[in-house]
Amino acid sequence: MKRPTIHDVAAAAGVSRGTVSRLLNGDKYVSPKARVAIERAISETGYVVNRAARSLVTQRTGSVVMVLSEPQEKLFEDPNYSTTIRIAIRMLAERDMSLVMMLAGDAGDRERVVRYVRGGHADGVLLMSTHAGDPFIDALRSGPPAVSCGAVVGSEGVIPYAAADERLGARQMTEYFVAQGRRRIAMITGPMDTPGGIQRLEGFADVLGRKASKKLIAHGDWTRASGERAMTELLERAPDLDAVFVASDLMAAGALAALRSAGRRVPDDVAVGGFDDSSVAVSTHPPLTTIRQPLAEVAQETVRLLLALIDGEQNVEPVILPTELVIRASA
Amino acid sequence: MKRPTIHDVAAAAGVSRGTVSRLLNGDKYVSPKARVAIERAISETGYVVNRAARSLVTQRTGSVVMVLSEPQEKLFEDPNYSTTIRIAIRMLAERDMSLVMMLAGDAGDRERVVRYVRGGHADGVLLMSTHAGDPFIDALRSGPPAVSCGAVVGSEGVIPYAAADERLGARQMTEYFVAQGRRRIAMITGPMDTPGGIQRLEGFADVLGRKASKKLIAHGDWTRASGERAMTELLERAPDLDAVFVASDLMAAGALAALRSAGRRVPDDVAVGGFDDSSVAVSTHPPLTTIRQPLAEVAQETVRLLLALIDGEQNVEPVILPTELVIRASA
DNA sequence: GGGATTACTGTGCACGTTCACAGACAGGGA
DNA sequence: TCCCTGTCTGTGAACGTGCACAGTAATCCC
Repeated sequence: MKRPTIHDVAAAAGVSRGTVSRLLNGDKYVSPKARVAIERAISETGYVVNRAARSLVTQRTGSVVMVLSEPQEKLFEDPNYSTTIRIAIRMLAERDMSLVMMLAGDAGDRERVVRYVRGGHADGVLLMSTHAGDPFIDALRSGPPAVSCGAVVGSEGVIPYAAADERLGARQMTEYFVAQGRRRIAMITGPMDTPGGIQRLEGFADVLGRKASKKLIAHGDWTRASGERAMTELLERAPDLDAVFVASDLMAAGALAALRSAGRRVPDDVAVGGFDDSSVAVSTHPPLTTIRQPLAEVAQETVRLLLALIDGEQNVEPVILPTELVIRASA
Repeated sequence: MKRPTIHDVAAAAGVSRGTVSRLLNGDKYVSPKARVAIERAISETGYVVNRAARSLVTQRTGSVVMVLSEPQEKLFEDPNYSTTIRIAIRMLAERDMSLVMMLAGDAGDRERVVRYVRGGHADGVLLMSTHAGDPFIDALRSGPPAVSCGAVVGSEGVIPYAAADERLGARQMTEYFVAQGRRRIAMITGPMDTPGGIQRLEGFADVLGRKASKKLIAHGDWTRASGERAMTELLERAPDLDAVFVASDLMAAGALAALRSAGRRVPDDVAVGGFDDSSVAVSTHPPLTTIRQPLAEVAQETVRLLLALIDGEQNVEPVILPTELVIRASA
């Protein structure tokens, strides 16, 4: 049984294609009589528009493509992705648009994304955790609007984005340590080619100034193992530290393990602060004091930005949203 | 600047549309001379096929829609979703197909999914963690092929699926407890309208037989809090229990907290086993002995199933993959 | 040498929409 | 009465592709 077309609906309603099309697309010039007849015909025939045919003529696809950069550190990104995906789907659905997913892990993937976008298969591009200096960002500029969820290091000016105020979050945690009277505060950062890596360190330095010596800073790669390693390193370099701000909860879990092995009590001997307020934060022992990012709002604003651009808005500003200190037992 | 069409390519290569189309679609009857000319023309013009036009005539969309049921217990599903999404994207990309995401949280969402699928906007449907007796499963049957990642309770016969052998996993853990000489083994299950809820209990009962008394079984809803609650309940009902099999790592983390409050040592007084081998399993204290599910393989097989159906295969069998016991400190 | 086969190519049509245009009808003002 | 304006409707063309078909040229077999 063939799917009903707009012709079938028109015939059933006793009007022409044009009138049905006008109703479907919200044109005001449709008589009340025609309107009810068409609406009945649509529900009777079970008609649903053929998007392919529509986009052939409108040059629009009714879809947005979300591009996932896929680095090794999968674990870290997960909750972030999931929330964002859900919110994007929901917001797009309200406009009857759909979300297509693509990966940009290797060069082949990126090539495919560029072809897809250049080929006009999406009305907009939503970048997720794209890396610094990714060459394919340039390739995207000639196509439909693109935005990023989280800043794209090095391309903040060219790709609009919404993000949490990572720097503020780092300041909140560091100030909390200071207010508690901690004297030797160390930090474990993320990779320094990601916004989270860079800005959380900046916030830390904002508060501590000269006291943020190189000796008290170690780098991780967002993994649990790297957090453990970095903590061990810090304990060697500065055995007298009494607090450590770790740039992610997962790494903080690793740091906790290292501290336990070294026989330090948390928070008595060493206060530990995480970042993200992810699910690990509550399952560690002790539970982590951490920084909550407004993930849902960031996702929302990102999509809103993209939709505005698709609607033809010209100058959109990046959106930066505040973080929040969540106090638990570790500090 | 207009995007080049197949006409432009044909003109540039000095052949007709038909020949270009044949090359694009892998038809063998294209002369070597034409082939190179066309390939050059394609890369010179930067041509990429217009999917809308293609699907208008082929009646195929080149896309698969993944439908996410969105219950409250988001946290539990996340890692699962992320892996599956990635694998699906990757496998579909190999065939130049794309993945569209939809939500099926409330009735409105489901209505939208049905419309989308019925409207012929996808060549296949990939169901994720669909609930028992979901009415919209029937609505999907008249459309393109549908498969599920994980069994759909009550529809195992109608919706093909790939899944981990949950029952086996539960047996593995329970047998391990028995082998260790545990005598009073309790269980905290998941919701009894999910495959994980039902089958993990079945496996438990397989091993214990009559010894799996009602008194030793409590129910959770996959959340951490529910695990804690259920554990407290069990301790009241059966203070002498010496092991507990918890149907998810997250709930097990909750159970661990309850045991600690009650002053029981793990694993000395009570052995605790989880399920999933998720990221929480390694961040609890002590780390969880748990059951690893072959998530990636399940995802792969699910997609493979769907692609086979899309290719016209008729009788596909469900695929069930073995789980594995991962021994850590909690048992 | 003629017919059959094989390898390859070009052309018209259909897919289901939207959009621009033209036209019909009614009501109001001069 | 006539024209104008506003509301509503139908129609033809176009979007870019794949496919069936017809056609050509070369090769092969008897």
